[in-house]
Amino acid sequence: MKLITRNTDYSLRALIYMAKKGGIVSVRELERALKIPRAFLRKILQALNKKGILASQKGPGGGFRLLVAPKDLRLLDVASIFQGRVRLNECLFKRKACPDIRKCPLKRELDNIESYALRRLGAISLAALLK
Amino acid sequence: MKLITRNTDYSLRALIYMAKKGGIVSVRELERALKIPRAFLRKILQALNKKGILASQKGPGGGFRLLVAPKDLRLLDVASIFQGRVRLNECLFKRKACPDIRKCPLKRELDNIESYALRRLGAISLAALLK
DNA sequence: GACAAATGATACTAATATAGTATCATTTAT
DNA sequence: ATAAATGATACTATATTAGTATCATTTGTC
Ligand code: FES
Ligand code: FES
Repeated sequence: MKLITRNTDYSLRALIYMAKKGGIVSVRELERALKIPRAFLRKILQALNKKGILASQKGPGGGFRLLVAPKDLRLLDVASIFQGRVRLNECLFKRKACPDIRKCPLKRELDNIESYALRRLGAISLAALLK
Repeated sequence: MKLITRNTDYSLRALIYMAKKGGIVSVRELERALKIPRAFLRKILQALNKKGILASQKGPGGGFRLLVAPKDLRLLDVASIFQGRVRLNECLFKRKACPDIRKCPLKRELDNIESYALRRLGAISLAALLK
């Protein structure tokens, strides 16, 4: 039961590195600095690129560059990319077993926990991780 | 990212059924009532038995019986059986990458979410699920 | 005692999700 | 021209979760 997966984890480390350094950073450099497998990192950064969080530059001297301001990038934004819609439960309505969904105390509780988690993940920005 | 797994889910349904009905209930009966695969249910109930939540009775007319009072059984107790220690993050201290664990805002935040989740899971009892 | 109905124990398989690799195409600075 | 970078995408590996199968043991009933 992990709140954030490795994709998200690696993304954050790369983003932190890029935010601190500024400008264009190649995957090769990130691999050296962060000790993250290059091919995997590439896939991850390409995803961030598609989502508009990074911009890319091909060719020698190329790489990726942070497009958004660190204070505007939320942990939830990153997690959502790799972990789809971040849900902690889908409960049992597909499979009934619960007399009345609206009154179900289990669902209510799990929903509550989920929304708390989402609120917190949505509140922490990349800027906050930079110290 | 699921807060509770199927093991836990099925356990709860079985426990609710047993609490409502009282007395000894066979897996066969539970299978019919809850539409959960029998072999799987058996494995689950045997685990609950080992943990002292249920008692078992062999032979014809046998089955399982709830040993603990519904108000004393927490959702967290059940989840813990199948999901090991319920942790939402182990963060990155194994893999460093973080300058100072004690000050890390990411770890602090994830820990916070986790402890909230555990507190809530620990607060809801089987009795509360019975309506 | 024979038998059938139940659980105990445990090994095995299947499905899914996560993690990671490999390859070829395209762009671009020199 | 070449090499260094990303783009796209298919593939493999590992771990976790879900579920099945089988044989042994206990026990109520006739
Ligand atoms: S158990 Fe999920 S809606 Fe009730
Ligand atoms: S990132 Fe986990 S301790 Fe800092």
